[in-house]
Amino acid sequence: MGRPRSFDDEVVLSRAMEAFWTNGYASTSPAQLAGAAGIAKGSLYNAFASKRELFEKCLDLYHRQIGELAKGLMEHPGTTRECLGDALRSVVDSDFAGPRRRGCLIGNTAVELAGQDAEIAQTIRRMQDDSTGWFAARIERGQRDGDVSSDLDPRAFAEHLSNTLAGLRVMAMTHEAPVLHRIIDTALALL
Amino acid sequence: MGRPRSFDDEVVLSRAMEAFWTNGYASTSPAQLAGAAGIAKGSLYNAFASKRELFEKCLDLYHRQIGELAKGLMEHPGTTRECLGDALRSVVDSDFAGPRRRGCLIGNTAVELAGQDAEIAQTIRRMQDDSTGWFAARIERGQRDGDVSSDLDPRAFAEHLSNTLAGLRVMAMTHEAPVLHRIIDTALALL
DNA sequence: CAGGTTTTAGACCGTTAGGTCAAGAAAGGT
DNA sequence: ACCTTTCTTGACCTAACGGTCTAAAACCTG
Repeated sequence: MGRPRSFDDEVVLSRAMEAFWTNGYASTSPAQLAGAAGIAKGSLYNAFASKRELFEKCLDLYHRQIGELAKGLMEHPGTTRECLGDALRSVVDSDFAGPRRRGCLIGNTAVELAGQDAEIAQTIRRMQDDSTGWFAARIERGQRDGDVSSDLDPRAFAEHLSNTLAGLRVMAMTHEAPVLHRIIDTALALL
Repeated sequence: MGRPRSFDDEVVLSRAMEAFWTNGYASTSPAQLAGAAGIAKGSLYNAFASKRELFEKCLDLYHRQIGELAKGLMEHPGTTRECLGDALRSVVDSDFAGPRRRGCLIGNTAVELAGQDAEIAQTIRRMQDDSTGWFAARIERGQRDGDVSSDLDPRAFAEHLSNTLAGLRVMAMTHEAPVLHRIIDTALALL
């Protein structure tokens, strides 16, 4: 009962996410968010309690999306090293696809907000741990396949990969693709 | 001639730098900057044309300071691997020294501003290249000392180290020291 | 189709942003 | 001692911030 929503929440969320991603949390105003979503500010605030809550939902959407992506990438054929290399390369290349560098929403948020907001920090940490988990799972599979030395600590190496990825997405703001590809090769050299 | 400055520019710059570092560019207001520096807003604007110009000078101060630091660290005794490991560990540990995580001003600025501002992006890039240069120089020395395999490409490995460092300072926002130390060990394992 | 309920758009609000300005204070030159 | 110059402070300015509210509109139920 009552007037139905004229917009799809997920679409609004997705557009808002893009805005936050390109401009950062502080530098994205409610007016911009509403504009990007194609609805009025009042409607935005009717659907989401605050800028902050909207942002958290955007973060979550981002996380779900990259989760899907990661799942797919980790199942690609090839050796563990090829698979992980392809995955990192495809993420880096996607950074260069758009007209503006914008890195990773999760990493950017870690930098912008984790230091001032313990709740956000915790959320971000969980998301990062998920990434590490996907890497670790792929490495463990590599060890079962006899693809990766069993001397290697999957957890430690996965952390290294997460760290490398976090670095790449900062470096992508100011470097060109060949440099980043070389970094990927070096980071994977000990596999 | 004229009334003399009641404050030392470098001190004001240094305090402003701390404020920008902990809060980010957008989230640090002129009022906060003046407050942190212990002078009135008017005086701040008399000494520096704009928030933007002040920020650029802060960035430069930061860069000069870490340049000094890096120069010292790269001259520490020990093997190349020990030296680089100690250097990375000491940077990471310094992230945990203060009450609030705040990462690296240069990396944070890359994330916050490089995507929207080509001039800042260039500045940041030059600073990052300097870091890579210091790493490369130390690795080359290691090769001359017979400490590091001559098969290793110093430039490529230095880029890998810069990337690892960029990652570490993002990860430091949400992770504890032991994880980061393990990452350092893994990143250096192929030396 | 009336009544109840929710959504819509945009006017509106108090606060703060980044920045300017005017009045006085502190120096050097003559 | 006075004049010029520069600095200092806090009041002041406009625009934008994050958010609220109201009146009209659109749907569902009975």
